[in-house]
Amino acid sequence: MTEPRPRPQAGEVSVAELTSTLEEFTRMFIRLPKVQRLSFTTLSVLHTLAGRGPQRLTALAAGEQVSQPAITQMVTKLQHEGLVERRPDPSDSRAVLVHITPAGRAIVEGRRADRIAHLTELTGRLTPEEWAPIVAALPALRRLVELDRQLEQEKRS
Amino acid sequence: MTEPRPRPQAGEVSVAELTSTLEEFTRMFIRLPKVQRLSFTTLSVLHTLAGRGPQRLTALAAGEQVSQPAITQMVTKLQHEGLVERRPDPSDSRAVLVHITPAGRAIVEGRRADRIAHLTELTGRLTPEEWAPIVAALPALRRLVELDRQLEQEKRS
DNA sequence: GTTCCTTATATAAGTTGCTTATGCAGATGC
DNA sequence: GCATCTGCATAAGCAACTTATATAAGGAAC
Repeated sequence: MTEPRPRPQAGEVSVAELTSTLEEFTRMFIRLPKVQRLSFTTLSVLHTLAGRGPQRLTALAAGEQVSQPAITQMVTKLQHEGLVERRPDPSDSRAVLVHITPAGRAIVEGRRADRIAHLTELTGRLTPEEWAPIVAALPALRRLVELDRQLEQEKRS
Repeated sequence: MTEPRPRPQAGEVSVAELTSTLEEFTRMFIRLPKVQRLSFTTLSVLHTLAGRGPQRLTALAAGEQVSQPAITQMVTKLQHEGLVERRPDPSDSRAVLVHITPAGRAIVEGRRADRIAHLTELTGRLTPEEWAPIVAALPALRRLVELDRQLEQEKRS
């Protein structure tokens, strides 16, 4: 508690408020009608592949916090459904690069469309005075996500 | 990085950006070391009970988007672990009200503490110019969560 | 290049958490 | 008072995870 902090105490309170607000928000945001019998983790993998390009199985396992065999099994299933492809990694012949297919990308984009529709309905009920600060916070929120990835990189080394 | 001039329909673009930003944010936010063999849905139920008070099994099932037997089984397990209690509903003797115990609440608060620690580390790396807009957006974000609950109420009737 | 350790993936077997189907008891409507 | 609905429990099956282990390629050391 007496550890030196780069921020005065008021910031601490705000972080706590940010946390609980985001806990609520996250729960609302995740809750979506189940799509095509795909599990939560599966959808997250598709999202990762769509957003960050082809990945190794081990990278996916680490990112999703599940075991490597779980990813192997999931990718096998997704492959049979035509949502991803396994391709050899030219730089390492033990490894596999999982690529998303157009059909897989369509699922990710469909879900995003659902969320956009949902948020459009909600934000449409905000006054301009409420809406403006959310838009203003977007770059900083993206920066937080970026910092999180950096932090994880640092911890891995 | 060059933003177009603010136009009347600029909100549409912002909602899409908000959606993708929150998709990323959500994935970062959820990823937490596994606590005490409790599943994602289980933790969500504990969070609901801690935040909104005692609930019926059917209400929990609806809120978590899982089947009623799934909640019955989960609550039975949580009861044996001392994290929740089943009490009769005085207004309906078929029904059960699930109450969270102090031990259950401790788990929810522990996870919040972990998230606060994580976000404290991240936000500590932000400049004050980046941090301020996030704090400024908090009331509006809470308002969005509130609107979501209203909307769900309306749809239920 | 041979040996040894590490890394990337696959397979096997078991466990857990969900599902649908069904039953029962109390509430509700006429 | 009877029929129907609602809230919960139980049973059986399935899907998605787990740990343990196997296989094969990469990399370092000598």
